[in-house]
Formats: sequence, structure tokens, C-alpha cells
Amino acid sequence: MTNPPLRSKKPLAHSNMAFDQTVVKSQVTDEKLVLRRREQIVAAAIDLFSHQGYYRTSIQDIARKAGVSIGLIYQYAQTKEDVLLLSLISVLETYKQEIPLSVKPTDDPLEALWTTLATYCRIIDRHRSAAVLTYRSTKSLRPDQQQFIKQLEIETNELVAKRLRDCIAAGLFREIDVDLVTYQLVLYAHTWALKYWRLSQMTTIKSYIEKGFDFFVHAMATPKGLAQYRRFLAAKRHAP
Amino acid sequence: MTNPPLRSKKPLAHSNMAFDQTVVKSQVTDEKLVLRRREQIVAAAIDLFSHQGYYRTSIQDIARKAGVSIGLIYQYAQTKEDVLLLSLISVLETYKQEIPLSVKPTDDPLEALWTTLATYCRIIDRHRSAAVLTYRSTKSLRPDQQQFIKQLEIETNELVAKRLRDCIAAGLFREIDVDLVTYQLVLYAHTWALKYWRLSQMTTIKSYIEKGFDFFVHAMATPKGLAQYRRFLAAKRHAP
Amino acid sequence: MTNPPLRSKKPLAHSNMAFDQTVVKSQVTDEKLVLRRREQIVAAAIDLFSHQGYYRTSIQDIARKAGVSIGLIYQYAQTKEDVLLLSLISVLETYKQEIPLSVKPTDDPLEALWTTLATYCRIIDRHRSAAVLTYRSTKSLRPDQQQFIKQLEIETNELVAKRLRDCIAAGLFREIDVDLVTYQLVLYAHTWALKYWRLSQMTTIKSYIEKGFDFFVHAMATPKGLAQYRRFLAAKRHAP
Amino acid sequence: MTNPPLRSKKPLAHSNMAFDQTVVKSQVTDEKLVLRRREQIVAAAIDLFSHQGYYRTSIQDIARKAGVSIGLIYQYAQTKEDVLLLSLISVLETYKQEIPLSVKPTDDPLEALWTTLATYCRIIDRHRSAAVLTYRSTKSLRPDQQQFIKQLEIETNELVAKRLRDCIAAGLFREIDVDLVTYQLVLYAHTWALKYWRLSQMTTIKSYIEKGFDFFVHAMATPKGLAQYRRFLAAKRHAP
DNA sequence: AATGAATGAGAATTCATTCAT
DNA sequence: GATGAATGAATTCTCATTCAT
Repeated sequence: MTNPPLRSKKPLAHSNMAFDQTVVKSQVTDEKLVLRRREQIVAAAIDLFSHQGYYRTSIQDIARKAGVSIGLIYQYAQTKEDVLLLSLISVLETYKQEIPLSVKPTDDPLEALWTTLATYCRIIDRHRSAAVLTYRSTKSLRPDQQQFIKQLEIETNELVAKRLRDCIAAGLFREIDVDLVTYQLVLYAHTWALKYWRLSQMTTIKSYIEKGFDFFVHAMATPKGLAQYRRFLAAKRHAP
Repeated sequence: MTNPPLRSKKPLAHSNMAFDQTVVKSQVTDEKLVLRRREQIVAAAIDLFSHQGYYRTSIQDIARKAGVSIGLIYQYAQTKEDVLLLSLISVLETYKQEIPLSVKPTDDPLEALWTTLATYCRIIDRHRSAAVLTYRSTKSLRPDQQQFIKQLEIETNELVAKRLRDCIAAGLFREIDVDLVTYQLVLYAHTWALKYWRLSQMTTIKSYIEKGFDFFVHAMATPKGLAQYRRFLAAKRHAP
Repeated sequence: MTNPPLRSKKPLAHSNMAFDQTVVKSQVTDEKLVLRRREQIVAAAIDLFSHQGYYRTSIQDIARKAGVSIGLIYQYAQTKEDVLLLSLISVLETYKQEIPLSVKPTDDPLEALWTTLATYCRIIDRHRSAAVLTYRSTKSLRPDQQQFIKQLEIETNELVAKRLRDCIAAGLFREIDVDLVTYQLVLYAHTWALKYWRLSQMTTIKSYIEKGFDFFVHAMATPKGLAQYRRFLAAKRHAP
Repeated sequence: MTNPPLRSKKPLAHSNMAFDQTVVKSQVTDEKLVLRRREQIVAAAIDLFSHQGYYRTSIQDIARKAGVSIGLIYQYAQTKEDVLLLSLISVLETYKQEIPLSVKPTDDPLEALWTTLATYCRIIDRHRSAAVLTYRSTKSLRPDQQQFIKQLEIETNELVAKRLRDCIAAGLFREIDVDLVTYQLVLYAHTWALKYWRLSQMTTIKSYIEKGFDFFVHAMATPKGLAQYRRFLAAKRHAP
């Protein structure tokens, strides 16, 4: 029962899916190159969009930061909106990629839920500005692009929902509204980024996770679940 | 351009504070007039900012919608950012104004918390786009303006925190981290707007409030608190 | 029986119609101002479009030449295409305005035709580059704008067709295909601009008109018409 | 990109001259290859320039349509203007090639003129957009390139002028200004393309040719010429 | 106080041309 | 010979802000 593994140095992990040519068209045909260039562009874009906002960031800025020409960006995306879409996809894909990796097959349902929440919070913590970006800028996309992002969000949520269902099935949690509570867990993680200016004055990410988990368990646990939670806490105290 | 139409279906309540000349300077000296004009401008601005976003909305748009000239807006605000600031203040003031009004002096702590959460959620529901606006556009302000908004948020949160403290003092809730849980309650209300596209498929605002309150109570209640919650539910069932 | 009057110093005469807000929308509401500004803009635009072509002329160029700002042009036209449309309308309106003025009520049908052809040719000669512009740039317009221009052309042609019909009705010309011959007369005038580089080496505008008229009369005249043409020539020789 | 497809429905005939390396330089030395590649490029270019205009057509467009790479085009032309020049030459060469072939050695002067006009009109009809291209885009060339095009036009005109001179020499036509009338005949043919949108509503190409020839003959014929024209008509009526 | 015409800096996007492979 | 990725100057259009009336 360890802390979620601190993984990946590179800014934001992502599946190839996020950069393939299905969602955003590219002038360039070489698949490998498209992947590499888009990674380069998106890394710069996320950084700038996150800190200055989408509208305050010019394509010029992104080009300069990515060390490429303006024209090159337009070889790999058709509009500035496309660059935003690729950026948001990249952020959301990170969640979808990293969260499942953190849960070990041997974890019991409660441990799995803990790991999921903890990992989610820590990813958010590592990419706070990027996380906020999804709240600030999704509306700047075209409706069909927004739809795509929403779909990705639903898929990510499912990673959390599955853990909740396992706890209920194991008799650890009462029969709560899984979808609703999923959003509470997800928003709890996101809130760390959304309200960091205040929360960081009040607590640390470690404590934020612990208190949050404690809160959620109390809200949902059966007596059996509560008993297991106490064992879980004790074990953690011995081998944090 | 005729005389400014007197406001009709008053969009968002607010204190005069939000429109005094301390925060945003005006060319016009007549206090009454400043108030009236800003109300008119802000009503148009909130509507447009909420639906099109801050950067997609031009001063021209706001002027047209408010039925005034471009020049007039610049008599009552010095920059476009000022108009956004006034708009965000207006939204946040609504919370600060309406929530306290809903709680009756006779309410016991649990009822008061219920009313606070329910009112918060319903205000958010009535002004969903405006609520989202605070998440999307606060970063478009100058740092000192952002600071002002954060202060307002802290003040609003205090309305919720007070109710939590009352419950703890009355022995209904265990000793939880009030500030942290306050944010959970606040975010629960905001989430209704932030994720409306999904939540509205899953539930109604009425049910959202009930399930949320149930969740929070279970997370925090002492046995005594739980007993009172059950009486509360029963009473509500008789006189909803 | 005189030469067509050399009229108007101002670059291109036009009816208000060409500049009203039906065809091209303007941000500015003051009708008088719209008229004046558009005249100013179009004068510069025609000059530049004529000599450098539509695509080689930037809005910047037009603004500079007209002595206004770029922004101002976009207050009076919504796109660069609009500026081209206004320019082409202005050119074609000149034909529609000036040709009828040159024909005196006392003119007999043959004289009227002469005056019409001569005036047309001389207008073209005065605005050679502008005349060519209609051939080079009409296709750069949107289809609906092209349609508008074609309608104007049809109306201008009617000025010529009417003269032909009068000659036929008077028994001076045989029953030729009026619409077809109209185009031959119109194109004869336009050719002076289209092939000026070569024609100007071969003849003068005065001689071009005379030879052309002679040609057309021979092609169509009845014996009666031919007799009258000879009297016309004799009269002209005495009082050119 | 595979081997260049061998041309199929040959778009526009032309002499090799049009594609030799005197006028437009090529990086490639193999004469045969230069010819074949330029044919391929120019076919695509004429089509695109004709329908979208020179400036709306990108080298990318031409490359795609021709089934070659962008780089290849720059092996066979030094600039985009060169591609336009080659295209215009190709169009004009078509006239110069096809018209002489249509006149039979046994034709009398009047018949030869008829055939010349008819052929010219029919070539124009087959390549209407290309014909208009010469009017729209010649000014987009450099002055020296324009000069080259003008020279080609003069040479083409000579094909018509010769027929007129023969008619005069044979006493069929009076002593008209051959160069001027040549332009009238040439423009008559071109007008079919320039004003096709209107003329095609009024008549067919066959009738257009007949009416035009009738018109021109009446304008110039001596009594002898007129008599012969009547016999010509009668003969044509028997064996059209 | 109110108006709205005028300004011009700034931003997205295009595309001819180059050049390494 | 052929390719197509990369470049960046140039262009259209927008819009916050000013100011004369």
C-alpha cells in the first residue's frame, strides 16, 4: 500500500490517439513526424494557454516557444482552435493513461479507490495550470470539438466509477448514486487546481488527499467498509 | 439612441458596493446615475460574456445589447477589463445577498445548512452561464482585480462555513476541517453549472440537492446529527 | 451635330444608388457621410485596382491613397470584395449616367446612335484602366455580387439597344438582331481600352469612333439609311 | 507520387515553342522531359487559373491536380508567374495552330474568311474559360512577359488579317482599315467567351457565327463581294 | 452626459519559394 | 530527377479606445 508512483518526467503523457489525424487534419503525411511535431507544439501551447489564457496567446508565441515557424504550426493544425483541441486532448489523455497504471492488481477495492483518488489529485497537482485550462478554454472550441472533449471526460470518469462500483459490490459502501459521487470525486481532484490559491494556504496535497478520502469514506461506507478503512489507515501509518 | 430603458426582469441582484466608484472609476459623478447605468451595462455584459466568452464579446456588442453607445460604456468603466470585473462582482454579490436571506432565524443548524446549500444550488441553477463565467474569465483580469474577486469568494464561503460551525457546535457534526468542507459544499453547488451538460441528463436540481445533502451529512454527522437528519427528512416528507 | 460633350472633371460620376446601403452594408448610419466616404475610398480603390490589379492592391494601399485609416474602410465596407464591388458599380454607373446626357432630344435616330457610340468610346478612353478592371476583376466577386454587376451591364446595354431600335423603326437600318449588335457596339467601345496598347499605335480615339461608326452603318443601313449617313457626314465636315 | 500519367483528353494543342527553354528556364535538361512535364503542369494550371483565377490558385493546387510534387513544378518553372506565362502561351498557341489547319487551299477568299472566323469562334467556345483567362490574367505577368504575349497576339491576328487582305485584293471588300477590322473579327470571337453568360441565352454558337459573318460581310462587301456571299449562302444551304 | 466616427496595433492565416533528403 | 517539410513575409480583418461634437 504505497503512495501513487511519481511517474513520467515529460510534460504530459498521451496516447497516439490524441495526435492522430482523425480528429485534427495535418498537411504532413509522415505519421511519425506528425506525432513528434504535435508533441512539440502542444507542449508549448499548453504552457502558454495555461498561464496566459487561450486568447492572450498568439500563434506567434507558440511558434517561438516551440522553436518552430508559424507556418509549421499550420502544417500540423488547421486553425488555432485545433491547437487548443490537441492541447486539451493531451491533458485529458494524461488522466486516462496514468490513473489505470497506478492501481495494482492486488489492491483491494478500497485501496484501489484510494490510489485512484490520490493519483488523480497528484496528476492535477503536477499540471495545475493545465487542469484549469480545461475549465477556462473548452468553450472556445467549436461544438463538435467540445463534444469530443466531453466524451473524453466521460471515459476518464469511468475509471473512477469502476472503483466505486467495486466497493459497493464488496459490501464496503452503501448503494449510492455512482455517477453523481464520481463527479464529486473528480471535482475534488480538480478543485485542488481550481482553488489552489486558497487551498495551498490551508493544507498540503498529501493532507488534502487524506482528508478528502476520509470524508468520502465516511459519507459512503457501511460498518464493514468503515472497519476496513480503519485497518487501511493503520497499515498506512506503519508503511506510509 | 433613446433614454436608457429602465431594467425589467432584474437579472442579478447585487449590493451597491459592487457598483460604487472605489473599485472601478467612472467619469460620471452622479452616484445614482452611475448605479443605474452600470446595472444596465453589466446586465448586457454578463449575458454576452456568459454565452460567447469574454474575448468573443466586443464592447460594441455590449453597447448594442444594453441599448447605449460605445462612448457611454467608457464613461462608466475605464477599460473592458473593468466591465468584466463589474460583471463578476455582480455575480458574486448575488450569492452574498441571496443566501443569507433564505435562512430563517428559527432554523436549527442542520436546517440552516440545508437551506444554505439548497439556495446556493438554486441560484447557480438560475444563473448557470454566469456561474461558469467566474471560472472561465477571472484570469482575464489584472492581478489586483483578481485579488478583489478572491476576497469576495472568501466572504461568500464564510456564509457556508458559519453553518458548518454551528452544526459542529451543536454536536451534530464531528470535528471536520471546516474550510476544506466549505469548499466541498461550494464546489458541489458550482459543479451543477460546470457539469450541467452531464448532470442534467442524470438528475434534477431538486434531487441533486437532496442527494448531495444526504452525502455530506453522512460524511460528517455524529450519531446525534444522524438522528436529527432522519427527523428532518421525515418532516420534509410531510411538508416538502 | 457636335462631338460628345467632355464632361465632369471628378474621377467617376455615379448615382447615389451605387453607394447606398442596400448592396453593401456600412457600420456608419449617417447617409451623407457614407456617400462621401465611399466616394473617397472608391476613387482610391479604382485607381489602384486598375493599375495594380485587385489582388496586388492591399487594403493598406487603398487606405493610404484615400488618406484614411484601414479601420475606416471597414466601417464602410464589410470585406475587400465589397470595396471591389463598389468600385465596379461606380465604373458601370458612369456609363449609365453620362451616355443618356449626351443625346439631345432633337437628335434624329442616326445622330443619336452616333452620339451614343462616341460618348461611350470617350468615357472608356477617359477611364481606360477602370474599363479594363471590369473584365479582369468581376470574377473575383462572390456570385451574387457578380449577378448584380451583370444586371448593371444589361441596363447599360439597353441605352445602346434603344438607339438601334429607333434606327430600324425609322427605316434607316435593316432588321438586324438588336441584342447581338448591341454587344458589338458595346464591345467596340470596350475594345478601345482592352487593346489600347495596339490600337493607340494605329489610330486616334476620334478616328476610331468615325471608322467604327462607318463600319456599323454599312453593316446595317438600308439605302435610305445610307443616304442619311452621307448627309450626316457632310454636315459634320462643315461643323465638326 | 507515381510516374506522370500520360496525357489523355489533350486539353490544348500547342507548338513545342511554347514549352522550350528560351522563354522560361528549366532546371531539367532533358528536352523531351521538359516538354512532357510542362504539358502536364500547364494542363492543370489552365484549368485552375481559368476557373478560380490566378491568385486564388496556389502552386499546391496545381501540383495536386497535375499529380506531381510542389518541388517538381519549380524544376520546370522558376516562379508562379512563369507557370501563368506558359499557360497563356499554350492558350494563344492553340489559336495559332488550329486556325490555319482549318482553311483548305481550295477555298476562295470569302470562304477562307468564313472558315477562319468560324474556327476561331469554335476554338474559343471549346476553351471559353481559358479564353477569358487571357483577359483576366495577362496583367499579372511581368512587363517583358506581357510583351511576349502581345507579340503572340499580333501573330495570331495576322492569320485573320491575311484573309481580309485577300478579300480586298479579290475585289470582294472595299478598302477598309484591315488592322482595325481584324480586331473587330478577333473581338467578335472573344466576345463569345467574355459575354457567354448573356449570349448563350440569346443564341447558339452556330447562329452566332452566321449572324456575325453576315454582319461583317455587309459592312465591307462590294457589290461583287455581296453577290459572291449570296452564292456562298446558297451553297451552304445545300451542303451545310 | 451621450454619441458614434475614426484610429491603428495586433492576430490568424496563406502561400510562394527553398532545400535537405 | 523528384519530393514535400519548413519558412516567414504579407495580407485581411477586428476591436479597444479616443475624442470632437
